[in-house]
Amino acid sequence: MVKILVIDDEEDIRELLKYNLLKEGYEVETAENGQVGIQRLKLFNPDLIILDVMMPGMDGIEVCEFIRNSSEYEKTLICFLTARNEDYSQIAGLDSGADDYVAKPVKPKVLVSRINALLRRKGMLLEEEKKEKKGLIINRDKYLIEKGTVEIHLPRKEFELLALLASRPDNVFEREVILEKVWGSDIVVGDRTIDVHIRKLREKIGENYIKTVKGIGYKFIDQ
Amino acid sequence: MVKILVIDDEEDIRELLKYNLLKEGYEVETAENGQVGIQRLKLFNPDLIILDVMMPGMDGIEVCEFIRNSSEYEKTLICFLTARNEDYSQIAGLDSGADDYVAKPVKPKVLVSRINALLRRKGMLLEEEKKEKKGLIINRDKYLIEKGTVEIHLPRKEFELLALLASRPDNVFEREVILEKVWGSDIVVGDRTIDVHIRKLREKIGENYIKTVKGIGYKFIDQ
DNA sequence: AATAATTTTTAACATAATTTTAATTTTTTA
DNA sequence: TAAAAAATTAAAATTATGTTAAAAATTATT
Repeated sequence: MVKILVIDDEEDIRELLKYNLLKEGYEVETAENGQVGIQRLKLFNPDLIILDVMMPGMDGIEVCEFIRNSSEYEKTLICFLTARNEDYSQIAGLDSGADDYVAKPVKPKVLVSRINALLRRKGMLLEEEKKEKKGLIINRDKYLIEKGTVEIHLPRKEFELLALLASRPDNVFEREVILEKVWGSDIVVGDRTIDVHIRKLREKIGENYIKTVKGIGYKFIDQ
Repeated sequence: MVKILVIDDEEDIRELLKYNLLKEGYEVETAENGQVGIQRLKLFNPDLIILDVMMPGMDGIEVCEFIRNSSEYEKTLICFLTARNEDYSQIAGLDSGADDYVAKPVKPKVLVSRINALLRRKGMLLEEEKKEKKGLIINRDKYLIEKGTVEIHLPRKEFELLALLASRPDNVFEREVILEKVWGSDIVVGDRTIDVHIRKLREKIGENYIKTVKGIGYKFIDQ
């Protein structure tokens, strides 16, 4: 779950952003000023901070500097909220620290899509999409194996061997049958050839998918 | 690609800015005075002009006025370089025409981040990113390939081959299928013909679009 | 129709990836 | 615990594709 901390002194804005970000599926915390923001930061450890530049007391720039000077928040992204008529010399100064900024007044849609884009750019959204799937999918169109979100490319013999075994999970395929179906009835190969292919498959897809049935052959176990 | 024209009479400044803007990924042209600047403008058609205010001959203000008075450069952004002690009444006067200004002496980092901010504000960076990152478009009407803003003309066999592969991105097309669909079921061509066409395609559209699936065929990967 | 330009194909060789073998070790089972 | 089956490893053999230049076939131009 991607975590976002919103620091802004205006309650309306905090609530508006929180509502929209929650709806988008993010985990959201808010803080009403810089000091509180830094406290929350330590506990919440967000992936991204949306930070108002102009706040009474400790302003956004100071908060940003604090974050950028502490090594443990190196990867934390910062997105500024700037008033449209903000002093440019200030904005320029920020550039060292901020990853993006959005002009006020914020339109929720704009902000959310900017946040999405920023996270995507920094490779943080992918983890979200990685919904665990244990089983393998043999995708013959793309000629690869999908293991969760990972795509595993296999050379032809390995692919065909796995495709055969996986065509009937739990079913034992005798060595003879494997030879005939994958290599062809006429082609003669040595005794250890299948073993070597099985080894390579196990290396690539994981050790637990193919089980040896000694004296008979192999079977594919769907996890 | 965002295009920036730098107009300044000092060569050092032109080179400094050019170097830093190129590094940032912009396309940069320079001009050493107002007259040349206006010439370059017509050919280069930049998205943004960085314009020194004080120049011998036609000064920045005159250039700006010229640009703002010609409708075809309506969308061209202008960023002034002003001496820190410049007469403010003048600067104020400029405001009608300029989109931003930066005080001399310019720190490259500051300028670049100001330029970035300006372009982002005007919605020019996003569009660029979109264009850059998009894949190829197979335009059958014009019978050419659009790669961003570049149009790539391909001879028939190459075009048809690419069109076939790109019709189902990520999908492997077997050599046999390619032969049948692109060459026709009856025509017989040698073994290396497909490879040669693939080579030419990769040369023209880039090396990363077509992936070999050894033993099977080829697939098109949308970037 | 002749010539030029372009496109397509072939052919020869290089390179890289896949597949197989062979030698050795480990595991299983009777 | 001995025999058989399978695992493992690296290297050899094989095969598919890459690459290049040039020849052949098209297509366009004069």
